[in-house]
Amino acid sequence: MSQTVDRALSILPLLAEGPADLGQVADRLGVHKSTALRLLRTLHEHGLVYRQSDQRYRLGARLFALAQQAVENLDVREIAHPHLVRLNEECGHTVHLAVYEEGEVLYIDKVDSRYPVRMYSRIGKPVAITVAAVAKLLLADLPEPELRAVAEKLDYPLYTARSTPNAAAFLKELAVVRGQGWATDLGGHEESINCVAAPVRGADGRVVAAMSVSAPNVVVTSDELLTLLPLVRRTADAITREYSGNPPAKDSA
Amino acid sequence: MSQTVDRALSILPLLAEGPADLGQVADRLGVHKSTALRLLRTLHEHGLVYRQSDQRYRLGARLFALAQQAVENLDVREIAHPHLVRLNEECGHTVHLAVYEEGEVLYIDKVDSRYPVRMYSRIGKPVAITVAAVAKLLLADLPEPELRAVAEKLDYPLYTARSTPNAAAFLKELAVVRGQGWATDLGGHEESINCVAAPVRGADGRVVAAMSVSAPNVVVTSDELLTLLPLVRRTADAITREYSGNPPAKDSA
DNA sequence: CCAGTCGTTGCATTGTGTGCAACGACCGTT
DNA sequence: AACGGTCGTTGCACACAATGCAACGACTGG
Repeated sequence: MSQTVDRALSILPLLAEGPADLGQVADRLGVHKSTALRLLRTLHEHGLVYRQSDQRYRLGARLFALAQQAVENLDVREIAHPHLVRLNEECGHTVHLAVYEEGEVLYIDKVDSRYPVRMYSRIGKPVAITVAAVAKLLLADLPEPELRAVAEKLDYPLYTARSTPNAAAFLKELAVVRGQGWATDLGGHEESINCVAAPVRGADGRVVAAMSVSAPNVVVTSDELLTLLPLVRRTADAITREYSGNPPAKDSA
Repeated sequence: MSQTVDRALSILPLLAEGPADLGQVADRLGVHKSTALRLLRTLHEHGLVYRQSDQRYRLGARLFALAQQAVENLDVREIAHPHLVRLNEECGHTVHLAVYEEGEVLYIDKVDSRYPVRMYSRIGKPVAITVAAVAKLLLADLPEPELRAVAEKLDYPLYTARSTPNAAAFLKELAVVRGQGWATDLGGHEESINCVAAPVRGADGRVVAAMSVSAPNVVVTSDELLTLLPLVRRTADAITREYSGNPPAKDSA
């Protein structure tokens, strides 16, 4: 809509691929060097890009601060956090909280396993949307047409032999998940890691977030992990109750 | 430099404070609603803002992905990571890696303590720059004039009785740190938490990052923590050697 | 010492962002 | 059910701000 802003913002994903100098940026934007310079300067003033010692540009520190503040403003997360901690204390495994947003599912909170073996994940990291238990719950709640559109645009990478292979299989799985109100990922992302997940709902019954417990095979078998399902669902329900129950004062200011 | 982009980017920190509707954004930018709308639309197209169900705007998911990719592109981090993990295995405490960037110090990697008591920190969270051990190391290496400028622009919040109270005390502390080549934070940020830190240097000898080990009093006393100093320094030196030693192929493409 | 590259600046042009005003949807009120 | 109010949205004419150009200066390698 706004050409100038559009160009400026296009620089960010470009730099996300790695540092680039002025000429490269100008070329890839298809604009004159002087134009690229001014855009980069503006981005720089806002701390979104950083000029490293060899004069090339990189993404800047402010991005972290913004992402940080963004995640802290999610009220679901705030309410859920103590519950996640308690669940972690009770079962010892890694606990995740995730939300859906415009075609992506992302972790917004995490409490690490107390076992030495940990799975790799990071808050803000996009979730393997076709296999993760939390993603299934979040997508299963989408309105039918949107779901269909999303499901067909997705890639279905075969992380393991048990990964969801295609849109048809995915939609079928989502139907099951929708019916039972919980989801699993049994080795669909990493061969040796299993997850069980349950949804958090808003006052209107729509799924606003999903939480999961993940553990590697070497710690507990998938069957053992499934025995935690009632506990996970109870925790998710507790969050749901608190989240939809007493809506906090809208705007204190 | 570019008014339009400047305005658009000003929306981000504004939304970081919390969700806002079109009118609020327009007011705080001092522009007409229609202008704000177009800017928000452009930001939206790039995924930097998200329109939640009540039509208000929030920071968007793409920010996470960008921050994520930004941190992954830092080669110091990549090289340092296995060393941090090993150090954590050896001492059991929380290990941090931080860099300095234009007046800010921020954590770019972290390995959690294996003890149940953990300190709160998060990758990307801005560091308490006047007290953190890693911040002292990073600032101590700045050129004198820049250091002076930064030190005087800083706030010196009194987190605890042992926090650095003002610029003079800070500069004095930095001189000590510069001389000894390592730094501590003994209860300067949180009363019960101590840290020891050592610098990672580039091929030219300049400090490019700093790493620290942090532990609460209830686990080890500050004296006990100081006995880890040689180990921390050895680890930092190992990273330095690898980082400055064999420079990896600049551009594979 | 010179040729080549890269970042930077001032300037004239026009394209692009801007504010305005009018519209339509939605909500709570009487 | 009709009304006033608020809020997001759109089309348009104008003016300003973003653009590309060309020239300059710093730096590098031959």
